[in-house]
Amino acid sequence: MNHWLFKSEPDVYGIDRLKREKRTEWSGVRNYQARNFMMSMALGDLGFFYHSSTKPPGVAGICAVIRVAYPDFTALDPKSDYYDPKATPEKPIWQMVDVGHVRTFKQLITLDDLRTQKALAEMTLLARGSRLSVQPVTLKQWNAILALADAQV
DNA sequence: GCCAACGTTGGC
DNA sequence: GCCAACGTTGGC
Repeated sequence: MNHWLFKSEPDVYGIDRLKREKRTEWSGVRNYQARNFMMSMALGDLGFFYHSSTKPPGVAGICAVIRVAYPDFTALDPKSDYYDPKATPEKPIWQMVDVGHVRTFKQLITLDDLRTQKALAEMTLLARGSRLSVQPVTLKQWNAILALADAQV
């Protein structure tokens, strides 16, 4: 099983809403690298749900892949914010997965918290200028962050 | 609101 | 195929 990190702005779609709705379509990814990571996801893969562009940013919980990659139809909808005129039903270009809510951490594990962890020094999220909205997480990184979550009171 | 870093676009 | 210009991301 592989592990991932999904970024979302909580003002747009936060983990509370995922918990309420149980599942969601991870549509709107318009970056090839992020798309390719989604295409390599398997059913049951787990991911951290990261809150970005908020104060403070950080990991809010865990979600699971409950449907593997399929065409992101928002790219075909001219009314959608994520419309891509280059996408066609034959060549949809963009893909999405569905994710389900697994767990919300008692407290947010903030970006500052993550930066203090030696085990996370190589994490993509912490790399300078990194803006990938969907990214892989190594098992070592996964376990280090889980340990932080489980140490919360 | 600023701006550094990055990915994409498009002229050549 | 290069690369400058542009738009976006996301922390601060």
